[in-house]
Amino acid sequence: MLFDLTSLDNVFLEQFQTFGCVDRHPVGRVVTVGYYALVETYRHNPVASAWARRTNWFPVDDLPKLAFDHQQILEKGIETLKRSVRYRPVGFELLPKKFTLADLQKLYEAILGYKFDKPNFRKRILSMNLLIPLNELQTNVSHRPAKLFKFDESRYESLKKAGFIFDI
Amino acid sequence: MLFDLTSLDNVFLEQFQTFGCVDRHPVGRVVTVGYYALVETYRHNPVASAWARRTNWFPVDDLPKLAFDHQQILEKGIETLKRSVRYRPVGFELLPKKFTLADLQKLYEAILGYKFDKPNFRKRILSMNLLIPLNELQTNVSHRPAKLFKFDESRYESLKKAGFIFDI
DNA sequence: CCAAAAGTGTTGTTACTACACCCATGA
DNA sequence: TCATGGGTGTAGTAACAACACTTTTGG
Repeated sequence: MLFDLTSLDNVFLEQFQTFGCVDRHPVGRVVTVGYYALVETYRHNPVASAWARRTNWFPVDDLPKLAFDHQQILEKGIETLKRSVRYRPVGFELLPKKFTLADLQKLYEAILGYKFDKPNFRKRILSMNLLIPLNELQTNVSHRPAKLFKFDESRYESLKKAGFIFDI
Repeated sequence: MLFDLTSLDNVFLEQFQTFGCVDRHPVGRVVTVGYYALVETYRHNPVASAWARRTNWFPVDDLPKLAFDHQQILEKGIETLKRSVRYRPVGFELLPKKFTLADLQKLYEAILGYKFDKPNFRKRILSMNLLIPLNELQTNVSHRPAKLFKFDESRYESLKKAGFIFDI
């Protein structure tokens, strides 16, 4: 457990694996149930949040040395997230209620570690009809303001019941 | 734990989820780590195997009533298997070393619960170049005998390293 | 010969990639 | 009017589904 999450609510939490190898800890058999959480930094930043001031953040490619098998656990978690994000609309958990398509694209690129072609990414996302366009634009940007969207939760639920599989 | 697997070796075993809800068991908090195993019935049948004589088998759509949340656990396991079988060559674990393409197709249809088009299934599988055709045919069948194949483990490993994702 | 399942080829359609291009805003 | 990123259209190609067809065996 790297962080204490008990003081946060509305956090997306997903179990990925339980680790129970007999020799993974010097004191004997220790069983660890691995979870990852998606925390929106715009909601929980050091300025606004007491919780955030008590946590340490690292980019995944520049971590301090971790104890025991924690590096492996972390890698397994990231691997699971990468799979999840492609086949379930998990990414939206990390965005504000209203977001632009560019926000979404950047998020996917950050998690998966590769770039998407902008026109194709838009078409792909929009063709799923899972985003509701809002009559609202970005403000205070020094370029053409982007349209804001929100995720259509109820449509996703009914599509899923009909056998639809989200796929980016 | 429905079966004792300790007397079996070479069994494909995959963890799918850990269940630890406080109220899932009357005696208090019980944590269960869910695994599913793939057991080849042609190798472990009641006639040949003492282990098989001590186990009970049920079709998944005709199960006796299970205790506590075991029905849910089972469903989660099947769901995980269905996903696994599509994105990793897990299906081969259930086949003999040598098998026909029809065997493979029937296996996928049984696990996933829907039919594939034979010509397209073949093309899909063969285009991955993960099967090694053997110079051997089925015998004693009252129709044209099918060619036998084996799975190319080492090629799969090297493809995987190069970023390839198995997908049926 | 027939039945049954193996195995192949073709065609039409869809989906995807790789671009080039236009649009709206602030400075 | 320029820079910047938002947003659209299209052409070429690859992938796929549907289905007709041929082949090889046992009886």
